[in-house]
Amino acid sequence: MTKAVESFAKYLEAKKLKFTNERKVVLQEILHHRGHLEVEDLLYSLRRKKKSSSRATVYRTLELLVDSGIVRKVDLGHGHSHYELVLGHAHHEHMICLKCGKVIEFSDKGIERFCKEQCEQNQFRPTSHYFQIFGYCKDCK
Amino acid sequence: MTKAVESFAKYLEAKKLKFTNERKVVLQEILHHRGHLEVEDLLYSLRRKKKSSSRATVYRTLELLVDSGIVRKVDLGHGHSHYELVLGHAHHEHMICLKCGKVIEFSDKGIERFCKEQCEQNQFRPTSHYFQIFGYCKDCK
DNA sequence: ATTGAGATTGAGATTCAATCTCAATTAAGG
DNA sequence: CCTTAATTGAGATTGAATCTCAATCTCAAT
Repeated sequence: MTKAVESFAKYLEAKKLKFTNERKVVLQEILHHRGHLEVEDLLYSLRRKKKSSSRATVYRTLELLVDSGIVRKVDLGHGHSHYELVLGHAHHEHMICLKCGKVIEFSDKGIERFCKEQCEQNQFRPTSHYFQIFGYCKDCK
Repeated sequence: MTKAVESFAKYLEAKKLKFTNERKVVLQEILHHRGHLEVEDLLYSLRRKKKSSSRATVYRTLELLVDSGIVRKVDLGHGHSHYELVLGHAHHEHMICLKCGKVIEFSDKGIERFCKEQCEQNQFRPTSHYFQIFGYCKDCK
């Protein structure tokens, strides 16, 4: 939590960018709001708390947060991006229910290992990876 | 090749839809054009061959082809979709070079197995899955 | 405190992929 | 030939995301 703030401050400093109030507020909102969230959620929450930033600023801040490795942009198959906190959370993959939209997080040492192996085999230097499984959850199948 | 055509014909028949010339031509183009392709490519190729269909028809046909399991829609991180033939091709995952855009296909029994395991553990019935690794290929790293 | 260079912001315009609308056309069975 | 339902295409529309640019803010150096 505070770690993310520190990390972001450091990142911005290194890039000679400013830790403005708008940026602080967007990060705070992501920290409080556990789980995946989309830009509309963020805008709505901020507006409700009278701390609103413009859409452009939210997008710009998210880009910085992704760039700094604090936040991850994920595709949950909705035609627009979702964002989730990385810092302090174990890496995981997503299962998405096509009916109710539920997102199940899972992680697997094996997958990580095979990913690494495949990259070595292809002399590929990975920077990120995404594994999504679409289908039906136990309540919907 | 012919198998895809037959398969599509069967699918359309089952849905009481027509195997029109436009649909035939779009499928043919995908069959000839090996690898991943995007809608713009398709439209351009068809136009060059004087067999052009409208953008709407191409999108509609692609939806049918995906639905019938002949073609797969994949995200290669370009902000728009790519399509690739499934029928007659082994399932594979993608590594995408962030610099030169090269796409490396790979497949791994281990990944498939872990995927299955995870689904069972979560009582999840999968319909499709996607594994993308972004990074830098051997020429670009 | 003041200044100035450069970063930041927000409102609205713009882009671009993808989808939708709807009138005109076409296919296929009776 | 007629009817019904599917299909098509041109252009409008949507919606996420990005861009523009004038106004504002920050902060270090005076």
